[in-house]
Amino acid sequence: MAELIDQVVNLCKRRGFVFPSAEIYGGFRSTYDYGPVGVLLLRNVKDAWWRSMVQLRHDVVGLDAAILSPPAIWEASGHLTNFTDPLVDCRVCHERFRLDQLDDPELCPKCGAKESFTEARQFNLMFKTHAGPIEEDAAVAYLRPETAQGMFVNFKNVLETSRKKPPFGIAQIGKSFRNEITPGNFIFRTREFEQMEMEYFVPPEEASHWFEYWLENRLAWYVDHGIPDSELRLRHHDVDELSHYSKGTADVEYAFPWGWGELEGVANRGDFDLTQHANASGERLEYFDQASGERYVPWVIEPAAGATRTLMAFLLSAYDEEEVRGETRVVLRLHHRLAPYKVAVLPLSRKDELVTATREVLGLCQVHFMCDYDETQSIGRRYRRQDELGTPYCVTVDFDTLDDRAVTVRDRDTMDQDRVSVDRLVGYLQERMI
RNA sequence: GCGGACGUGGCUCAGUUGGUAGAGCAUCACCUUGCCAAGGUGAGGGUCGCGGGUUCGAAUCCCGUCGUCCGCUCCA
Repeated sequence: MAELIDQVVNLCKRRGFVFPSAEIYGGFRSTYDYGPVGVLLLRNVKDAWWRSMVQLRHDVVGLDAAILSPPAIWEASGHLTNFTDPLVDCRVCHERFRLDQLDDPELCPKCGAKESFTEARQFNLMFKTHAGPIEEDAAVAYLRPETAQGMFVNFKNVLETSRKKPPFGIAQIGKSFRNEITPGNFIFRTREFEQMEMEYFVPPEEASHWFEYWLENRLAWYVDHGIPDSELRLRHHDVDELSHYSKGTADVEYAFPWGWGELEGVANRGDFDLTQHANASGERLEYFDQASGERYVPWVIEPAAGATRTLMAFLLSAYDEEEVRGETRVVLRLHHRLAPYKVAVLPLSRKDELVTATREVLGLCQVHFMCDYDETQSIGRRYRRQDELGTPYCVTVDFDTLDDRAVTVRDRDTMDQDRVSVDRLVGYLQERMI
């Protein structure tokens, strides 16, 4: 298990979770494609987040904003100035530094060399492009580096149409793009990635309360979906590492094989964003409280998670190997809500009458669950294949089924087998996968 | 981007001092098997990341390029 990361990357490729993008052309750095089971897993991660963040709440509504956006948004948000770092490299020790963080711009803090730096180069973290057929300045557009601004820009629209009042939130799942200087660690840091963000608008005096609330709430979410406490921790940012918009930030971190890494950041953004956009656009982005007669700019508590790196954490945490009868069994102990397939429906052998009966059982299950069907090779081998994908239940149709209309349900984790009537099958499975 | 290591069939790897590619596993077909990776027979799949050079001849040497990993920076 020392090479856990290699095992998981290997499994991803071998079983169709994640492929390197553009592989037949030699690959394209920092981009990955999600294969037949990867797309299901990713979708389930996002659905599980949406379920806890929107469906099971009364105070959060959803949004899906555009990825292409005009410079005005990023001027107001501060990203155009703050997402640009002047970087220099030391010619002697080959370390790289941010020029704006150096005490002495001539002296290398690592090796002590004088005037060893290369010319400062600007690294803009935002992807710039042109909207329209002609590349002229008027048509400059940016790919969003975070989904959050979509919520701020739509604050007024949502407030007016949803009849929500603070404290309330706007949630969004979608792709963001950052020209990271150094992507890496498989899908942990990629230039194109998917975020799950929620902006929670609160009365200013309640901000610290809700900050703590969301921190606990988010930590619990990972635990509820199968990541053990021991692999998670909260880390509060020091004042000097805060983002330009933050009054306070804490991260939910996961124990990746290479060290602790952020899964989700919870930030107190204060009234920074709404104020910036109000000033820049001329719109009033405030809330008027009828009861108290007060008008105020809400503060924002933002839980922002990375969907793709969260997927990776779930995979790492779920990966397990077991000795069964002298053979190694790879099993993904994924929470049933995350598992790509909930149920695999299998004929015990490939006899025509069994295959026919199995297809009927498959039809019953497919209406309710994402199912896999597999009739090749031995039943034991097929169980193991499903274990590698994390499928929680296998339903096997055998010769007795033809007489008693009952099937065998095999549990991934216990490997126990239950005999269940076909008529009760869907209910039986639903009870176990709430 | 800089420094270091690396790049052979889906996966893990072999390929001796340069002579034009192999294994195991996986996959597929047929047979067999009947509840935890059984067995048999057969099949598909690699211009050795890509491009160029040296050579009579390169997976093996040189250059470039793309990609991967580690470090610097990043923070979902």
